[in-house]
Amino acid sequence: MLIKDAAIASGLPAKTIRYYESLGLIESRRAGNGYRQYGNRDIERMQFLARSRTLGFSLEECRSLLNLYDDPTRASASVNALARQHLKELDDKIRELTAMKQTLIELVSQCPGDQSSDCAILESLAHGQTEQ
Amino acid sequence: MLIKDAAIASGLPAKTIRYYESLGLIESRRAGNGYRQYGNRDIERMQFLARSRTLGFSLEECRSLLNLYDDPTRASASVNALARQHLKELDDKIRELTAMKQTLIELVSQCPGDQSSDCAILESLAHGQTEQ
DNA sequence: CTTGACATTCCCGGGGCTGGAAGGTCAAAA
DNA sequence: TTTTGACCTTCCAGCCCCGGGAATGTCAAG
Repeated sequence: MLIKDAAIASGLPAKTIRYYESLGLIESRRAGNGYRQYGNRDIERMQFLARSRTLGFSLEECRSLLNLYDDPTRASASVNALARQHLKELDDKIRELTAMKQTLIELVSQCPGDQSSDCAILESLAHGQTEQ
Repeated sequence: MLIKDAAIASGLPAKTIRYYESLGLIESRRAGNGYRQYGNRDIERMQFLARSRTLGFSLEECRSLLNLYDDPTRASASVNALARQHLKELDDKIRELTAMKQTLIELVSQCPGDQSSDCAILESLAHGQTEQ
């Protein structure tokens, strides 16, 4: 299976597959002409990466997850800890974005949004109380 | 006022101030020795940028906001539209992260997190149903 | 024999900084 | 007076995660 079909099968763009290989997340054997060739195990690995990325794990976290996946002596506690850590980061990010959103909702509600130049949004950006 | 004090006064790191200047978001006059010098208006501009960034606006959006701020003939509708657009992007991002979080919470709850190697998280990453 | 669809490598950019190197300037201390 | 140390300057490079595009090679079909 060549890289384009592997891309289709895995959901990862061909460019991304090559990039992951350059990082050592994926291996490939080469045909006589130098073309990368992939089998079912490779596709599964790519899908693993694709799904991990969908959950927001960084590539380094994906590397750890793959290592754990490959290790039959792993303790699920290790995976659990990694996932909880990521969950915490997601939560922090969500909280940050939600704070932005709340502030912005308030400002938008105070801005007439018409042809006048008076604008609570610009006022607030210019003179304060954005923190909250 | 030299750049370090401007950084302290505005909350933007000195590096960031120079970077913003290279993007044309900030101007500076120079003293005889080539040092950047800032006045109150400059500091206010930096604070405007700092607060806009705190609300998650991109630097290009910040540029637009500054342009609107500088333009006495602006319509608050323009600012309002920009803010609503950003609000929508924030909302999309929050939704995406929340979906990740929900999936991950479920997976974590199914993973024993002990010394055993069985792990629902790795199972799911390896064999599917990560999407939702 | 040429076309067209693949494949390869390499280098660049983006967003928003941040760090570091190599050098200039200036006030205060030794 | 010299030297230290804290500033300042510019420029280059890297982070994360790719995506675009150039230049070139390979192969099956028309």
